[in-house]
This record gives sequence, structure tokens and C-alpha cells, in this order.
Amino acid sequence: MQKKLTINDIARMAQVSKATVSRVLNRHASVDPVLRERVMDIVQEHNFVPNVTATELANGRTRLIGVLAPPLNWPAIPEIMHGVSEYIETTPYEVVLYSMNLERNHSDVLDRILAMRMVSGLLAILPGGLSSHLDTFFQQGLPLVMIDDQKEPTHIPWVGIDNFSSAYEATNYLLQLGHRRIAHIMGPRHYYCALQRLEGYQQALLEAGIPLEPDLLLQGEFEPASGRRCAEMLFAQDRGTWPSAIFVGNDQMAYGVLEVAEERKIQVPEAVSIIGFDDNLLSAHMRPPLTTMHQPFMEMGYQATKLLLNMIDPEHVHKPEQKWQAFSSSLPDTTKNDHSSRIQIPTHLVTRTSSGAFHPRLL
Amino acid sequence: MQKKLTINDIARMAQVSKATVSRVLNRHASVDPVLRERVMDIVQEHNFVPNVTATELANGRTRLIGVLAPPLNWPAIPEIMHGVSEYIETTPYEVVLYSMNLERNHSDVLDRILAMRMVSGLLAILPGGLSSHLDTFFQQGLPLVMIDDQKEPTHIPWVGIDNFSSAYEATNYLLQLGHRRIAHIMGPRHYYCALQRLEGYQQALLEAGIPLEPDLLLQGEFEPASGRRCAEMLFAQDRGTWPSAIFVGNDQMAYGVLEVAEERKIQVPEAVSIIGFDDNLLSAHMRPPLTTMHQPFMEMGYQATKLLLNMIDPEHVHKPEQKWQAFSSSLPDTTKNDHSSRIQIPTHLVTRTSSGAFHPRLL
DNA sequence: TATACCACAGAAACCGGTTACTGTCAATAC
DNA sequence: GTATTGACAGTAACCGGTTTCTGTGGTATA
Repeated sequence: MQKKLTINDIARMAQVSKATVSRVLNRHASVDPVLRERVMDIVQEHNFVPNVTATELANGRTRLIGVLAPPLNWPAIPEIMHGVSEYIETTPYEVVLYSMNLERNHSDVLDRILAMRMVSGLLAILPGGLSSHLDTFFQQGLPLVMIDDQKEPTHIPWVGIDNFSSAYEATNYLLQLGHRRIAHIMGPRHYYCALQRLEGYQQALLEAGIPLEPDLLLQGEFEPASGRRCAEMLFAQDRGTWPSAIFVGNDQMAYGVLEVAEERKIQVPEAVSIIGFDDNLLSAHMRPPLTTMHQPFMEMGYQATKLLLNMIDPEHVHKPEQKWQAFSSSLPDTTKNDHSSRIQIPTHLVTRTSSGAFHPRLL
Repeated sequence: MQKKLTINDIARMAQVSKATVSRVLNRHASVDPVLRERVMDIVQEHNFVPNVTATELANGRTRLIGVLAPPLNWPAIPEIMHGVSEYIETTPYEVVLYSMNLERNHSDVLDRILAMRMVSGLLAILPGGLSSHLDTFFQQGLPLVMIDDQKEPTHIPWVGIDNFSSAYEATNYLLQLGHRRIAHIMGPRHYYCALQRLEGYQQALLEAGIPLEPDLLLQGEFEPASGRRCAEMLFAQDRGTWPSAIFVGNDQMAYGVLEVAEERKIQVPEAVSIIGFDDNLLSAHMRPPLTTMHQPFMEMGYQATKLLLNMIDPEHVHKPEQKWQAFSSSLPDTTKNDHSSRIQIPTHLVTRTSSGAFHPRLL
């Protein structure tokens, strides 16, 4: 790449000091309009763009935000990232992607990342085991937002959904279809969202006057294989004990359940209704298409990024450097607590063919 | 965040000059082992990590590579990005994600990005219309790798597949199943890959002694709606003129074709065999599951990143700063031209239920 | 006309590193 | 015993900007 122009080159060409060039570029008021014009002409003529690194060093802050994410081929992550990108595009910031693979404890990596002072803020997507570590950084003043963490609520700014209400709504939907024996395949108990969903499920049953039946509660790992395993347990006994509907803790596990049903020729939804949670991209294409609770992942990414940037510099919203037009969010009023640091985004039920009215079963 | 330690602080504490501290940190040989030890102790005691920005400014290069990608919710992009992350993790580099949305011509944005000198190299995923613009940068010395660009081959380092051979293989597969009337729904003609796939298809037919029939060649836009449109045209006429198999230019269009078949109660594969191209994640879950030509997207991301980093600094491979273990690529010998700057990665056919042997049709 | 003030631009310090150059001291050569 | 050399650490320049401080000239005020 050809040698890059520096502010000194511009200064020389314009016959002014580099200080003046800097002031012109940063739109300081204290520059004579005539001079400003002359300098700007030269800047534009040569397509001069100041070196970011130098600017960042001088300013003591970067225009980078770190995004800590699970592997991008996980479900939902691309959608979240899409929302992140949509918002970032309206700002002068860029995203540094830290993709963490698997269970390895990345806290040392995290330490270095943050110690280097490369990013001015961090967006942590499903931080999982890292969240307590992140807490430390937040205490120390690092601008930080979590998306859908799976621990207890903390004071850390957070964007996610109301798992309790969503699960409550999902279960109620099955109740309204006439189901009474409703099983639940929950996620791992160490995930806060799994517990919340369980509670929503239980609350709905209790309100309907249906006693909780331990046999109808199983625990999986939030991935298809465990869904299979649980489904096999549910269908292992004699047909009279089967549930007529299953509320599965997430879509991934529901896929496993659907597979078992297909293998065993158990009709869905005629013999058993199945409802998932998440609305992953695949869910609309299952056999049969999966009824599920939709999580607005893209919106979550968008809102989380917005929140983070407001923490980093509250002014940026109105700066002229805005790269492009603002994203026309279709959900201006749906985000409760717009000014709080915990944003809950509404979910909604997507009814597809995997769920249907209860039919008394022919034994 | 608490005030960060600088190299000066360390120098003061160790009673040496900052130059010495710098030399210790960069493992220069010309430091007395005893002194080195003393400095390192202090560095470790305080968890000192040098400020990246300052380092980058002094060195005149950053440890960032830019990844120019379509929106992450596009098919295949997450898989490619996953491969990118896998490789990046083995290096001291990080990824800056430039997600470009839609058709907007981003060349001005690109100009600024590169003028700022923020990234030391660029990985362009499906650059499309931007590729000629990128060419200019490459000429000027910017380390650049393209993944699966859709223009004519250039001298720009590139990672992709052999579209001609893959299409040839796909078509041959249908021929071997006994099909003779094989339609092709191609992608837009301005995509080089679409042309290559067309040629592969034609070549296979010609070699089988089957004349090309213009009615059996349609053109779509690489997305589902156009697949629907083309399918409707194919099935518009009297049943005798239908193809017994359709080679669809990509999976997205094949989804549209499957929809039309389902609506019209045309049995797949009994009445018509369908084969796609790409093997997107959804394809295994179609009704029926789609036979398709698998593109190893993750491997493409991995190889492209490797190629790019070798261009940027050929030494990095053996540096001790390697963040983690090397990625154990399962395909060490499958990449032809390992030292060239055009890497073709092998595809393979994935046979699922949407394709089957030719049955003479009952009229 | 002298003084105060203001507008504006340049000089220089600074951000936090790296590195060319310089200087010191001890070991080796003559 | 002096000259030469080499090992090593410190000084200072440098990367390319931003910003504080200083200085100049013009205008308003007394």
C-alpha cells in the first residue's frame, strides 16, 4: 500500500500547523472559516483520512466494541449478530468479534483482551460460565451489556426476555387447547432461564387446578440428543400414561422429540401436541412445523448494542458522524424500561402444526 | 475502569528505563537475564499488559483483520464465519466484522475503512458488486482474500469451489439414476458461479448424448421466490413435458421448488427428483430432505483466513504468541494448490430423499 | 492614544509504546 | 598498560494524531 498521508503532509501543503489541521478535521469553532475552507479543500483533494490508531492513542479510547459470542453456527447467534450489526452501522463504532468455542474457560483470554484496552465496551452474548468473571470487570467500570445470560439477574445491564411469562403463556395455550396431561422437558437447572420457564409452566398448571405430576417433568441439556432421550422416557410406559402435550424447554430439544415421535409413528399433533421455545430458523421447517415461543433475537442484539453505546458515550446518538441512516426499528414502544439497564423484549407465540386441540385418545 | 499501568510505571518500579521494559516484553536477546527476571516479576505481579493502541501506532500495523460479510442471517455466512473464528483463535489477530447490508454500494465505506489503516488485511465474503473496487485495493498492496466471489477469476487470492465440476457431478448423478429429461434452474447470469454450474450441467448432458432443451433451462435469482416461479413454469404445461428431475442452482431456490411440488401434490422424488446446491443447514430438514451438493463453508472460512494471515505475516504461524492450540483440520490434503493463492476446496454430493431413480410416468 | 480583550494560529507537550543511537564498563587483544 | 571490542542499558527520536499553552494582531473601550 502506498505511503499514507499524515496530518503533517496536509499541514505543509496548506501552509498551516498540524494543530490547525486537527482542529479543522474535528470541527473546532475556533478556526477562521476561510482557513478552514482552504484546509478542507486540500483534505478532500487528497482524500485524507486520519490514522485511527493515532487518533485512538491521543484520545485514549477506541471506537471498537467487543462482542463475546458463542460459535456463530449456534442457533440464534447469527440473528443476534445481525441485530448488532444493524445498530452498529448507525454509529461510528465497529465490532470486534470474539468467538469463544466451547467449554474452555476463556477468562484468561478475556483478561488480556480487556487489559489491552482495545475495546471501549463489551457485549456478552450468552456468557454462561463467564458471567461472574464479567461481573468483576463491570464493577471496575467496563461498559458491559449481557444478552440473555443464564444466571441470576444481576445489576449488570441486560437484554433478554421474560422467561417466566413466556413459559406461562405457552403452557396456557396448551391448556386452552384442552390438554390436561402436559409434560415439560426443561433445560439444565443451572440455567436461570430453564428454571424460570419451569416456574411459568408450573404456575399455569396450578392456576388451572392441575396437580404437578413428577413423571411429566424431565430435564435435558438444551440440545436435540437430550430431547430424544426425554421423549423416549415419556413414551416408554404404557400408552395411557402418555402426556397429550409436551412443552419443550427449547426448540433444539423439541427437534429430538419430533424425531422420536416420527420414528414411533406417534402422530403430531393428533396424538401429542408439541411446543418449543425460541423459534429458531429451523423450527418452521420441521415435520411438522413446530409451534414455539418466538424470541426476537435480532431485536435483542439491536437493543443491547444501543444500550451499550449509550453507556459508552451518551452523545453519540446525535453526532454528525453517524455513518448511515438510523435503523427504522419497528418496535419503538415494545421495549419496556427504555432507560433502565434491564431491557425485556416481548416474545410471542407462533402457532404452527405441531400443536392442536386435545383429542381423547383411543386406547 | 481504574487507571491503567503504563510501561513507564513498570520502568519506575523496576528502576530501569522504559526501553528496557519494552525489550523485556518483546523478548529481545540483549537484556541481561537477571534484569529480565526482575522486570518480568514486576510485570507479572501487576498483570501489566501493554496498551495495544500505542503498540500498534509504534509498530505501524494492527493485529486486526477486517471481514467484509453479507448480513449474518444469510445462509452459509455463519458457517464461514465459524471457520474464520476457528483459525483466528490460533493467531494473535482479531476480527473486525464489517457487515454490509443489502445492495447499498458500500464502496465509500470501504474507502474510509481502508484509509484509516485500521486493519492489516481484508477477507471479503461474497463481495459481489464490490469485487472490482476491492481489486483496486489489492493492486495497491492490501492483503486481501475473497471467498466465493461471483465474478470472473482474477489474480486476487481466492477460496472457493469448482462450480463446473460440482454441477457436472450433480447432473451425472441424476443421469445415473436414469433421468433423461433433466431441467436446470440456474442463478443470475451475472454470477460467475451460476454460469459455471450451467456449463457443468450442459457438459454432463452432452456427454450423455442428450440434446439441450431450451425449455428445460430457467433462470432464477438464487432465492426461494424465484425458485417457485421457475417451478411453476416447468409444471405449467401438460404433464408429458415435465422434467423427471430438476437440478436447481442453489438450495434456496430448491426450497421454492419443493413448495410448489407440495402444493401441486407432485410427489418428490417419485414424480420428480430434485437436487440443490450448497447444502445449507435447512436442507436436511426440508420435506422431503433435499439432495444437494455440499459446499464446505466452514472449511472455506478457515482456509481463507489462513491464507490471508500468511499473506500478512508469513512468520506468525510459529510465533509463541499463538493464542491456543492449532485447529486440527481434518482435511490436510484435500486442498489443492496449498501454496497458491487460489484454493479450491472439494465439494461432495449429499444424497437425501428428494432424489430417486427414474420411474416411467403413467400419463 | 493607551489598555483590555478577543479571535485565532502556532509551538510544544502529550498519549504509550518501539527502536536507532549513544554511552558505559568490563573483557579481550596487542 | 593501552586499544579494541562487545554486551548491555539509557537517551531521545519517532509513530500520527490531540490539546494546552502561548503569542500575535485587531477591535472595542476608556
